[in-house]
Amino acid sequence: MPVSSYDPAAIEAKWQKIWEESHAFEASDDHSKPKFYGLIEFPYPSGQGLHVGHPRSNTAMDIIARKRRMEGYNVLFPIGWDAFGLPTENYAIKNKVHPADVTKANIDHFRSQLKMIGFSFDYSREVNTTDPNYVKWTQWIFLQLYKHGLAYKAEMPINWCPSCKCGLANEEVVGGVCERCGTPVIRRVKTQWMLRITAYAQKLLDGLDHVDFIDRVKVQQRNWIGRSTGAEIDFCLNDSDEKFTVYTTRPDTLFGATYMVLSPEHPLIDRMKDRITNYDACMAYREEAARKSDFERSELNKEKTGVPVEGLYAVNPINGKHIPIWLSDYVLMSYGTGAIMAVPAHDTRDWEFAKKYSLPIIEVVAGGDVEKEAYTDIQEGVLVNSDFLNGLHVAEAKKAIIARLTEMGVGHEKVNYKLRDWVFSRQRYWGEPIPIIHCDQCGMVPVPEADLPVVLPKVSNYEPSDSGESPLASMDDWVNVSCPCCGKPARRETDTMPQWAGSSWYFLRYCDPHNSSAFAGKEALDYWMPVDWYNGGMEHTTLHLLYSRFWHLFLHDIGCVSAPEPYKKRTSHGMILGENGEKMSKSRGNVINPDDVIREIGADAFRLYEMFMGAFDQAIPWSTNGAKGCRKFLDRVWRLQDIVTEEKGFSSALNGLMNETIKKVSEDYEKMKYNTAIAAMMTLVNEIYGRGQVTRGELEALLLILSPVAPHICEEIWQNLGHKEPIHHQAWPAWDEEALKHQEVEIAIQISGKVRGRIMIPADLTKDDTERILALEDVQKLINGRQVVKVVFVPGRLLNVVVK
RNA sequence: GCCGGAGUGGCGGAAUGGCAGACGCGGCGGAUUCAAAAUCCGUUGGUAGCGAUAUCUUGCGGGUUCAAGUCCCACCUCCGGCACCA
Repeated sequence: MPVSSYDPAAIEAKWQKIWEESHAFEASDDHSKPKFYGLIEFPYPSGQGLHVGHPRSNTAMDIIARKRRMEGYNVLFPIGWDAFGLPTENYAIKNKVHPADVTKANIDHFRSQLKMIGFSFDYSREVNTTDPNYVKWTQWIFLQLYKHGLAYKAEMPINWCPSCKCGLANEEVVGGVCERCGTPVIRRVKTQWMLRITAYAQKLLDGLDHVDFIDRVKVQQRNWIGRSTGAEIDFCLNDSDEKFTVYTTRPDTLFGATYMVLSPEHPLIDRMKDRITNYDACMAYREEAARKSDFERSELNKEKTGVPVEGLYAVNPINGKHIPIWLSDYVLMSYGTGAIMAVPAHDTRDWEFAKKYSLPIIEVVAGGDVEKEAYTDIQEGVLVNSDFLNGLHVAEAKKAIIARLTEMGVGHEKVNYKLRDWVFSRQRYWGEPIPIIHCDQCGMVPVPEADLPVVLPKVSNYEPSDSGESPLASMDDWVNVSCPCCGKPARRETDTMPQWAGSSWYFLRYCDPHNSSAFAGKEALDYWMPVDWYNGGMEHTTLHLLYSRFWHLFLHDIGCVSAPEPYKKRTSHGMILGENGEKMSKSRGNVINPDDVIREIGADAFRLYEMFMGAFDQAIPWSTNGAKGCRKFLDRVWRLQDIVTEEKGFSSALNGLMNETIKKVSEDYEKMKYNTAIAAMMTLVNEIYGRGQVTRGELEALLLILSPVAPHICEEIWQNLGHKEPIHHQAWPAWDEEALKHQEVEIAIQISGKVRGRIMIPADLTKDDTERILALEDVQKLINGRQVVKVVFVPGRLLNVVVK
């Protein structure tokens, strides 16, 4: 009698309830078993609910987590909420509710949506970054950073978003506009909390050599850190004891320096005010530059501008030549020393500037035509017009000049990084308060550990002010405290931390989420860390991923965690685009809602489609028909119950394909080639229908390898087959290498490289048997009497006969 | 401009230098049905041919090789990141 039709809604609800009640996927505290820690980026619980992008990453890791459990690992696959953030705060302002209430409602919604997709998360270890028990440890880590001199307050120009009324980190400014709202970012001088991530630039770079991250991620982080090796060289001013330092990556071209450029803000201008005969013009240029936003200043194809500094010359330390000095905003105060030596013959920017202002161009590396363009090749060039460097290659010349400058005491080798310190304060309400107290007498005093967490006060108005002060600043009751040091009246810091704070260490908390005496216990950390496999979005490469590596490296240095790097392996998923191939967004009207998809085809088919739709690491447009096709496949799997026999093992006819499929699926999952793994299972099912029946053993093996992708239906059929134990308690199936060997194989016969026929031959023939195959009647027929020039036999593949 | 990634049927995509187009979607034809949906069977890169078959085909142009989607050189387009970083 045929089984009833496949009803995903009923099956899925049933198994989700069973899993929940049996605590099926909670990590065990038994630390004697081998562990596997799989991680996905914990979601920001937005009001919009789950996006179809979330399940792509989640399902991919869920498959790995489920497979690992079947392989006998103690698996930690946790979930939590990155719940601080502006959208929640803005929603709260607009609707006059407390952000904490909005957050709770959103989390509840997210959790129920995730449960409907059947992810095997360990919900008993949920973390929530806004929970005071969590905030306490975020603040604690901040204080460790502060105590080690890695958190400091500085007055500096920052990126200010006039719409969010908030300062932004460099990493949050994209193309000159606010990453979040798209408003052009302006520069504003403010006192800000900073984290000295630059102190870890080299460690962040070195650590990449020891982790298994996809290359794209490593390359992007390396570029962002931007290490360069060069030299700092001191230039004196004529008739003065004053000097200034430049940074250059091409010290070898020192003889070709024909002018100097200072950044408009360079302090030398102020110091030399009396000697500069056009001081007013210099000041005017400085003001003009300051008015420009970062965006204008870096706009594409911008014509370079500048003014000469009159009355002063720099003296080239290597040959005593006097060199004119210019101001130009193509030199940035924030990188290197804010001053450069310009070598127009061998630097494109200097060349453009020299041409515009008719400055001399001296060739010092032969190989190009410096009248036409700057010659920047560092491989081929040989030094000329450079005294003792003449005849040396660039690399040799660099060494020689640095040695000479060092000897003379006017220069030395120097490494620079593009990475900047991390602007760590935000002038908003819904974030972790920075646990510092300002005392007139004692200065900045950390909140004592016993007083953590510093919790957010209840306020009636979360609205930030245009003055750039946090809403907390107007909360007198909260702000005014007594100094923990001297007891005199003092004031709390009113800035809060950025959203990146909580997400910089959440993976540590998962190891021991209920610990009240430490952010996590040593034993739990030693057992679970590092994260074995972390999948997430490319957009976090230079933000969350870099920040959290920094925090972890620091915690390692102060002895809080054992492993230096937090993540052993990092992979990344592609974006899901709308059906029209454009980015999904409300305004484009092409958003696919996961709830609707599940209602129509079920969670298993939804998961299956998300994994089948294309290469995992590439952007893919959604296809409603494609999703339906996946449902059709599950219908076919379901109906296999109608044609199943009682035979236990594999039938001889299907033995080879069964083993091949188990092998392919097992290996493809590990490589995240989910689409081809699923294709292989579809092929198997097609083959089974072609034969009209399936043995119990074959069906069971299919269910085992399909269950990580489509767990509910596999549990159900597994139970229908009479099993008492759930499928997720079964061992992952092995394959039999012997069964993969065929008796006979079909090979292609090529005549001069073109396929002209196919024949079956014994599979074990080797190159030594070439003559035998050549002699076969079918082959001779194709050769048709022509002269054989060459024969290539590739066992198992083809025979290529080259004829005249 | 620099650094990554990618260009393959109508579409999403397969393919350790070894039979291009697996698998799915869509299309076409048929079965079932009063009819439709669902399901099942067949077929499906282009061109020529009733056909066996021939021929062309992996962004463009060269090259290496018995053999190139895959390797090398040069170029074009798209996506992502960085961008006056000295």
